[in-house]
Formats: sequence, C-alpha cells, structure tokens
Amino acid sequence: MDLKAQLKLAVEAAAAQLGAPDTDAAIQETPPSKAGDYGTPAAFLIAKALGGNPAQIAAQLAAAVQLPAGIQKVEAAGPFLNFFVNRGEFVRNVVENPAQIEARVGKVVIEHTSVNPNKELHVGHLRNVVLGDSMARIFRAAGHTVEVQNYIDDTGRQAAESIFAVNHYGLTWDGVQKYDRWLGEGYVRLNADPQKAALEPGIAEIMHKLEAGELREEVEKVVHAHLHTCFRLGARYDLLNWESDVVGSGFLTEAMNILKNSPYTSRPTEGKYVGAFVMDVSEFMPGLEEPNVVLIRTDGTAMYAAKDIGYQFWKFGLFEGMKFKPFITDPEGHTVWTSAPDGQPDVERRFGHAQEVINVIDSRQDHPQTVVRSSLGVAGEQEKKERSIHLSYAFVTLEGQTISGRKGIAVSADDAMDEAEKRALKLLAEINEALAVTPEAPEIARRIGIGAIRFAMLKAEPTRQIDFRWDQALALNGDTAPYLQYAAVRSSSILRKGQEAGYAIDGTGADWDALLDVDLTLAKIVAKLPEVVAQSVRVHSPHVVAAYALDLATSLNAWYNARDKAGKPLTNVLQSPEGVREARYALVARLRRAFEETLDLIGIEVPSAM
RNA sequence: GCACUCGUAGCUCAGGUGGAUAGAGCGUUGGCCUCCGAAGCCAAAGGCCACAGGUUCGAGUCCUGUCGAGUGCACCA
Repeated sequence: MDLKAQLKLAVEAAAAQLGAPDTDAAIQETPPSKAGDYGTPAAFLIAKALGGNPAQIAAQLAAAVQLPAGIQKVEAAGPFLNFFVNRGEFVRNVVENPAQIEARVGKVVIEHTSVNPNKELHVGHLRNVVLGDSMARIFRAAGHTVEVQNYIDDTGRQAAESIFAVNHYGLTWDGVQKYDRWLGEGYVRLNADPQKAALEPGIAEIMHKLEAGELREEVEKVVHAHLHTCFRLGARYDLLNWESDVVGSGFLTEAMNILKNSPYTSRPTEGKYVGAFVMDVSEFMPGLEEPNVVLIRTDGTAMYAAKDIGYQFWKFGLFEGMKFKPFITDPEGHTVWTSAPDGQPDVERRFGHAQEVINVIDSRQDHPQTVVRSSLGVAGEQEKKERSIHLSYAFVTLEGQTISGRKGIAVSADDAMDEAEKRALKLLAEINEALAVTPEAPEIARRIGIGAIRFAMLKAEPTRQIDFRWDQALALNGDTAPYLQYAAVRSSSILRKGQEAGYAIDGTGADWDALLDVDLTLAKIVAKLPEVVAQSVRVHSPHVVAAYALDLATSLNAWYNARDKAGKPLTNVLQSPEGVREARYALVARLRRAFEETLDLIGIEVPSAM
C-alpha cells in the first residue's frame, strides 16, 4: 500500500477515536508555500459531524494519529493536518520499488479508428486513433485485458461512391501513389460532379454488391493502406470487424429478439409509428422530446441504430456467431485478426465478451451513442449499460474550417506525419549538427515528429475543440513531446556519464539521509504514477497522463538546474559527495524508468539522442 | 424550440470525490553555459475563473438562471 493510502487510514482511525468513525479523509499534497509534504482537511469534516472548532480538532488529531512508517512528524496548521515524510527513507522507498499500479481485472474492448474505407485518413482522424490507442495502453498498464477493435464500414454509401467513381471515370491505380489517397480523389471528383444525381442507380448497384460481399478485395486494399498509416502513428489492433459480417452473422435478429422481451419496446398499432418496432428510451434518457426510437421500419428494414445495438450487444458477449481469421501481422509481428465469412468460429470465446466497452467516436455521435448505451438498459443489462462508455471527443477543425473528406477540405494524416518528421530533422540539423549527419538521424526525427503529433492530439481534454494549425500541432518546444523526450534523453545522459566514471547507479553505497529537499521533490513526482494511471482509467482520458509526463520533465529540468543561494549548481551528480552521488544516480535511474513507463502509456518513443 | 459540450492570463490549455495564496506553455521583458546536454533553467509582467443568484465553515469546482461559442435533434447512413 502506498504512503498516501496509509496516511488516509491513519487519519480515519484517529478520527474514529475522536468519535467520528465515518470520516473520509482526503490526503493531498501541501501547497508549495506551506510546511509539510502531505496534508488533510479532515478536521473540517469532523467538526461538522461532531460540532466544535476545526483547529482544535486538528490539534487533537495530531495527538491521536499513529504515524505510518516513513512519516517523521505531524503538525496541525490551523484546521489542516500536515505530515512530514522522512526524506531519506521516502526517496529510498521510491527508488527501490517499482510503480505499484493497483491491478484491475476484466476485459475491456476499445473500438477506435473505424474510418470509412473510401479515402485516406485526414488530421481529424488522428485524434481518434491517438486517443483510442493511448487508452488501450493505459488500460493494459492498469491490469485490464484489452482488445482493440476497428470497425470497417464496408457496406456504406461512402465506400460505394468511391468504388463507383473508379468505374465511372475509368480510373486506374498506378501502384505508386498511396492507394487510399488515389481512391479518395475519385470520391471527391464524384461529389463535385454536377451529374451525380443521375448516377444514383449505379451507386445503388455498387452498394448491393458490397452488401453481398462481392467487392471485399477492393475494400481490403483501402484497409491495408489505412493500417499502414495507423501503424506509422504507433497504433495497434487486435481485430477488424466488418459491417457486412456483423450483418451477415444475424446480430440484428439476435439483438431484436432480446429487446422484444423488454417492457420498453413495442409495435404500435396506432399513432405515427404504427407497424414499426420501437424502443422507448425515456427511462434512460430523460428530457427527450420524443422518447421513441425506431429500430425496425414499417417495411421491415432495419435502422442503422439497430445494427449498432446488435454490434454493441455482441461486444458484451450477449451472443456470438461471427467467424474470424488472421488478416495481417503488425510491425511487432502480432497477428491482427479479421471477421470473415470464410473464417473459423470463435470456439474459445477469444473475441468480444467484454466487461467494459469503450467506443472512441466524435461528439457528433453523442446522441446515437447514448441510444446504443440505453438499449442495454432496455434489455435489462443495467451493469453493462453502466460500463458502456462513449469516449466522446470534439472533432478537429482545420484552420477554423470544418474538415470534409467529401469536399476535399482536409490535410492528410500521412502528409502531416511527413511534415512533422521533416521539421524535426531540420531542427536537429540546426541544434545538433554532428548528430544530424549520423545514420540514426532519420529514426530520431521520426520519433520526435510522430511524438509531437501524438502529444498535440491528446494533451487537451477530449471535449476540448482543437483547431489543427501546422505551427501548433507540429511545435517542437514548450508543452510538447520533444520537451519530454529531451528530458528523458538528458536523464540517460546523466547516467551514462556516471557509468563511464565507474560509479554505481543502482543505489549501492547510497547515503539516502544526506539528500536535499530538491531530491525529495523529484521522488515525490515519481511516486505519483500509480494514482495518475488510476485517474486516467477513471475518467477515460489519456490527457491526465500527458499532463503528468510534463510534470516529470519539468521536475527533472528544474532539479537539474537547481542552484544554491550563491548560484552554484546544487545537484550536479558527478560532483556530489560520495553517498549523495550514488543516491542521486539511483534516483535518476528510477526517474528514467518512470519516463519510459509514462511515455509508453501515450505511445511516445524516446530517441537515443537529440 | 429541445438536448448535449464548452466559457480560467493577449493566445492555447491544466486545475481527482468542494479545502490552504488559481498553475503551465506560447508571446513580451530581463537574466543564466569555466558547471553531468541551453530542444534547457531562473525571474518579471499579465486573472472580478463569462455574468447574476444560491448551497456551504469554505466554490474555478456543486445547483438555478442569463449571455456567448460549438454540436446534435429523420420510419437517413
């Protein structure tokens, strides 16, 4: 158990002694200007429950509380209770123990990307991919079994239009241009064609072929191109689910059969919905003008929402029936599976069967996603409804304009990554000329460029609207990935110097008690990783991890540059007295590990040098 | 019209379940390489946390209303 949890228990035990057994004692860091390391305002709560003066109660708490190991003393500061850690013991404890992330259990299915297979990805899609991939990494680190799914809408109008355009205009792929870009050009051309309305019968014909699965190979070519882009961004997948397979597996019927038994569904015999199959969601979505959602039309055909519901039910394991086979291997050699009519049944229940489902979809889908979630409630699956999460993010605009693949108003994801790497290489040449001409330079620039894009896409809260501007998304200083990477590289560099000089970096010979407060500050930041991961999981957003990574980097840089009152460097490890030197090397080594773990959570790779 | 999201420094954003004097980055101004990497650090300036009420010992955080911005509201996909 970590120190803060121990403090909480100790304070609550003391509160019980004073006669307030139900106190929920929050343990927080003391403000920088206040004495102590951790504090609690618990005396306010006790004063409220028992009556009395908070300051007096704080003093009584201070006298009653049993200090856990590692805490040196406790002091009442007015109504607050402040704890002082034992500096040396705290740092040693942090250094010698790996991050203890509270292990969570259960399988989580995360769906992200799900780009229509008819054009290349644009910068707006990057946000989706980066959010979803980071969540997958974070949930894995928290102990969950994670399955990343990518939905391929191969029966939609968009895919049909692109394929139709190729046929109609007689376009041929030269085999050189990226396939998805080439295909998207036909799509844009078709939508700018004044004759388009007259071409509807041809488009409809393609749609029928798609539904019958006759054009699967055409769609697979786009999917391969998409995965190429996503792999380059660092995203990884376990399973591709094709809409034609979802439909072909009878999920719709299965789901409707489940919903039929619900008191909230009906086939009205009068009114405007007569003959349709409708679901009343007002119980789960208060405030609606129209509580009924049509699932099956009067003519017997299904609404799109019904397909979505069937798919969501499947993710939770309410039924099965899809078949699967390997599709490709990712850059690490792991197999990415796909649903397929000629695949094998999932006898091992390997796919789906989630305890929690996270769908990464932009906020324009808020309403339909809430309907999908509510349908679980309608089906009587209250707990599954609660664990059906829509990770909703505001869509990205481009220089203030709405991105539109159809109108061709977009910057492609591939172009953005190319440009990012180009800028990184250019800056490297300016800053570190010698390094820029080595064979590692392109790899270094790649890590910096891709990292910069990833970080720009997830440092803000998902609900925050972001406007893609080159200078902002690809910035290389300030609150950016290169800042984090630089700090990580710097920590490696400090260690390398120590090892070259023959000093131990594993804590051998360390004199922990000789460390200073600046060293303690660094250790306290490192110790926060587990609670940051827990919070990220709780709020379903990686931005708290991004903020923490910045915290780590800022702390290292501030520590590295710390001066005493005379302006002399305070923390030069190489020149620290024996004992302090070994303790600091061990602390830096621990910090570097924290960097690796933290940056890995958001998919940012550390370059060998910068 | 109804619903959802948002409104914090000139700009872009952080601010666990309400707690101590609201923090970063960019930009501006001024400092710091005889010192393990200056893509760095330190300092200054910049705030009625949109506005008005309310709950509370305590509100940027919770509630109500107003204003402003964005998004969504089909027997479409």
